[in-house]
Amino acid sequence: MDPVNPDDTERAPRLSTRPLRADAQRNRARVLAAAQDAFAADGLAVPLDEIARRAGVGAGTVYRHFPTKEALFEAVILDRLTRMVRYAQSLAEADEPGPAFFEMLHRLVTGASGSRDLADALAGSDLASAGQITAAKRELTQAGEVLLRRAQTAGAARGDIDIDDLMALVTGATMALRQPGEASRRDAVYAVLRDGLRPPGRSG
Amino acid sequence: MDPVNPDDTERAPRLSTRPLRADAQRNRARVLAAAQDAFAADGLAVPLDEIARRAGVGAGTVYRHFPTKEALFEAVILDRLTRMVRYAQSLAEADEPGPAFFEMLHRLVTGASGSRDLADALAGSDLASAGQITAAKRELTQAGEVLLRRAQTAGAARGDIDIDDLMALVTGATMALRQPGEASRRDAVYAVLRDGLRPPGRSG
Amino acid sequence: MDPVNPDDTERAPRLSTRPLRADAQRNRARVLAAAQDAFAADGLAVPLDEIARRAGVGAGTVYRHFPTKEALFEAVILDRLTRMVRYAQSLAEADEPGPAFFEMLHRLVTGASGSRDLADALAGSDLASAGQITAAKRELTQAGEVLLRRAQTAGAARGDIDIDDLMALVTGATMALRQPGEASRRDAVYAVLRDGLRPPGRSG
Amino acid sequence: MDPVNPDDTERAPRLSTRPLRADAQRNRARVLAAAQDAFAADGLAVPLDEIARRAGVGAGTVYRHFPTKEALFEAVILDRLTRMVRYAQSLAEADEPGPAFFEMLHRLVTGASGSRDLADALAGSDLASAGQITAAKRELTQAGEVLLRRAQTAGAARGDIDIDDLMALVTGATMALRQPGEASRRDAVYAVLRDGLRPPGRSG
DNA sequence: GATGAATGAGCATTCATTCAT
DNA sequence: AATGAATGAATGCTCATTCAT
Repeated sequence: MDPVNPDDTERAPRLSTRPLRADAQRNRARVLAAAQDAFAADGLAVPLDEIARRAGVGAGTVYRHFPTKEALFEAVILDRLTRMVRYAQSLAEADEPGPAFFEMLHRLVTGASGSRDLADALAGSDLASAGQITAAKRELTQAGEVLLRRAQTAGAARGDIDIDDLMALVTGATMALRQPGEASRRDAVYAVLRDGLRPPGRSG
Repeated sequence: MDPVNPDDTERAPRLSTRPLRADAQRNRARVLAAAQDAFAADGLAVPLDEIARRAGVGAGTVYRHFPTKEALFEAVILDRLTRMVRYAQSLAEADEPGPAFFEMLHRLVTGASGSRDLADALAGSDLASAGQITAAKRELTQAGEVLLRRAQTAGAARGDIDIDDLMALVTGATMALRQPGEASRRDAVYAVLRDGLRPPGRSG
Repeated sequence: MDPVNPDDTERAPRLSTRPLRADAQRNRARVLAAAQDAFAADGLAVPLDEIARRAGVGAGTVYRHFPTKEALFEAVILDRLTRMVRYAQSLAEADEPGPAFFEMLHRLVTGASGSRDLADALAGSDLASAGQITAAKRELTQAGEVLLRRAQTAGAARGDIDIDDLMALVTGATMALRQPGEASRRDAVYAVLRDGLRPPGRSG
Repeated sequence: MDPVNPDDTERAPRLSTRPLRADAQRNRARVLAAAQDAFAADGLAVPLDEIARRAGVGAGTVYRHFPTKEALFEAVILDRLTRMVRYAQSLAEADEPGPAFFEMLHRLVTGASGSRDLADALAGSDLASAGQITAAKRELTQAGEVLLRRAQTAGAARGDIDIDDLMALVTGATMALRQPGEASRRDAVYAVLRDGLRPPGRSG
């Protein structure tokens, strides 16, 4: 499974509620998938009717599953962030802190590129700052912090930056690469970040 | 004068036209200033009425000075880009290519941060791609290319990236730093980019 | 059925699409009816909100059924023109060319009077020249031409005018009679046109 | 002098007011001339700023001479109608009532063609129904009535129409010919009206 | 539950009219 | 008196959200 780009759809939690009927479940998944594509391509600007159309459902159905457009956006972003968090957590206990850290960096930079929505979310765009997203970002930050510290302790990453600096850098890279045409620059962008994050005086 | 962030308002050229009346001049400046603030804070999404309100004028007055909202956006961005271009060009013939290059990088990263509008423009946002902006971006790219090449030839910058990679990195940094709270990370972000752009194997 | 002035509402064709829901059908009809009245009274100048208000629906509903104000106007005019064309065509093979021609003339003059919208459309008003209307006007012209020629050949109509002259005359009569008070002059206006269109030297 | 299309500008009455300064007089004339052209070409739809621009004056100057746009329109139409009235009156005592009547008809039809404004005014368009215009139209009607009656009495015009029928016919012809391209149909349109207005049974 | 029609507030833009210069 | 800048109400259109079917 790609840790960042979802191919399968997250099962909705729906705590303390009867499980969705099979067709409702399917519609919810369709809407999420359509929203992922649409938001990734055009950001929040895409009309909700367009998402409904792509999902092959009526607008009302979207609203049955997500109370507002913003909530749908949140769900899409959360899905992505959650994957990232899991992946970061899975690397937290790797044997070699350096490679684990740079592996994570690489995934973030290359996995999020071309996704306007994620870029917006990471950058804290107005509409994307709602509760759960902030929480997920904090989780991601915490997981990343572990990786960063371990790499720093191991001498694999420069010591004069903190996790917030790193998140800013990752956010920037994500935004830089969110334009379709720019996706081809992934490797160069990653290379610069990677080398810039090494401890000073160390060869690449 | 800060080469990037305008504190004074560009005197409108108005080639071969009689100068604006004093009050019109003042209102034009007010509108531009309000637009700069508003666009920087919220990007193109700000309603034009909001800009007019902030400027203390009616909506019609904004349209007297700028034929469309997009034209106003263009004017704001062009002002900034033009400053950047001038600065880049002034560094093109510096004695030491390396410092000149990194000086430019530093200015771009620290000077443009916090401006959502500029970030949008550099990133080629849909609505911000109109004629003159594209031209100004090309100019900036060309001026930056000279600096980059000279630094690469002098062995001061890594050779495996091109100007478009660099612009992507700068754009990303700009966007990452556009949030108010993130402005304090400028130095760390710059440091990583600087070190990442040095030739491999060279000490910081 | 009056061939020109609609009392019943044209059943919307909606080729190869599922029929509209009952309520939507009703609203569409209401909008069309309100638009017919409003356009007939004031021409294209009526605000769309006014039409919506008269129809008892929101402005958005009008746009759901007709993508632009112009499209609504077109629909209204097309409805009328189509009736005219059908009627003209039904007369094209009448046994007696003269009476057929003058029958058509009478219908046009008396049936279209009082309709500012139709007058505008026939006169080629700027905004009313869109695609389908032009096509329908051409159809009407062609159908009228057959009637005119047959009448001319039969010696029932003067030979020194062509179909465009005739359309100009009809258009003029339509516009002249579009004022409420003027509708009573229909008969006199028709009589003058009729006699003026007879071959010279023939008694009335 | 053309009795209908003005080459010189009517001297403004300005009762019981000191005469206008020479430059004001000139500006008033310019505005009227520009308004005549503009209204004739595009009807009331032309923006007032456009008229001011064509006249080479500021918008404020137009308002100094005419309190509203409607008043300016009125002035333009009045100028035309007044000429028509004078011409009709000058024919009222001609030796031969028949030729005098048809001469007037010819002038009206050919002189007003291509003038959207006059067509609108004669047809009683909403904005063109203000006081003085109505009065002038009544004057024109009265003058025309004399000509019509004399012609009818002399057996030169059909007896079964009244002046209001005639005005409707003239209005219609004017509107039919108000489109630029239709002006070439003047002769045919006039011929039909002329022959249609002759007494029945009389040769052309 | 699903549908998609209806709503209505919001936005960019125009233009008649007023007023400071 | 003239100018033209400023005003602000009006208009066509979009779209998030609600609701009848």
